[in-house]
Amino acid sequence: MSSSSLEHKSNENEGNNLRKGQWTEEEDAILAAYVTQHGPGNWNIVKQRTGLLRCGKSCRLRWTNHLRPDLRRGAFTKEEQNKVIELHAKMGNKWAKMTQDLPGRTDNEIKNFWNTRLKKRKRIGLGVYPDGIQPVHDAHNPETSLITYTHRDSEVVGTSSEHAMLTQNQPLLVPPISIVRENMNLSVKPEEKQMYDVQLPEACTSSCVFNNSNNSQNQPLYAQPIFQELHDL
DNA sequence: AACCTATGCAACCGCTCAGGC
DNA sequence: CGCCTGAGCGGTTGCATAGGT
Repeated sequence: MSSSSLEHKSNENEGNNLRKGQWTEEEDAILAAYVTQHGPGNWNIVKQRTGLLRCGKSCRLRWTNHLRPDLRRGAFTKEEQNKVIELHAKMGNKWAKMTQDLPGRTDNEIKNFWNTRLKKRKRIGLGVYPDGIQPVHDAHNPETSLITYTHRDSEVVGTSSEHAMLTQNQPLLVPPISIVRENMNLSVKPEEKQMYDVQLPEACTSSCVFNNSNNSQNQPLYAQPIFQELHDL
């Protein structure tokens, strides 16, 4: 696209005289020079200091997603793709958090990759995750099912959000969480459905196996997710 | 060649949160 | 405390382009 058409596309915001739309090379150069000299932050004064007709938000986004020198460009590698899937299963749509494990990638990139992947899989009738992975994540994410807990004495102790990756018919793995006790509704077979008291050690590490207190052999419980909306509890 | 559609990506918008006063 | 402001996050939108007809 020519710069003149870019000019045309990017609207002048009449009210506060701010530009919107695609950034030009000149704008990029001004912003990059400013941040190189002063460091990132104080985005709202960038406009005053540089004369850029862009709001602070826009400057921050442009720097974060395009101008930062440590950015990795190009398509996601297979390893990166697998990592995103793994991270999403663990934490849901926490794009910014995922960037900590995907150096050089931005939250926007990860989000776009995920949404594109999701669309593709839906189109061909596949689920969100590869076989064998059942996520535990956020109650507010309608795309996913929840592992939910039932609560004794109507006391809600906590939710499973961000806390566990559950693989069907595998021992339940629990990352560090602060919940001390929950009653957990596990279904092994429907007729055996019962309440289990779950005791978590104070400093629970990432491979804590729940034990059924009624289980004399002290074998790990094998859990299946109970699909139920949290707000229904 | 012209048009249409699908796709990917960049940017914006609205909301939340944290820090300062 | 409550308010204000700036920064950050996640969802959504809109544009450019590739591919198909």
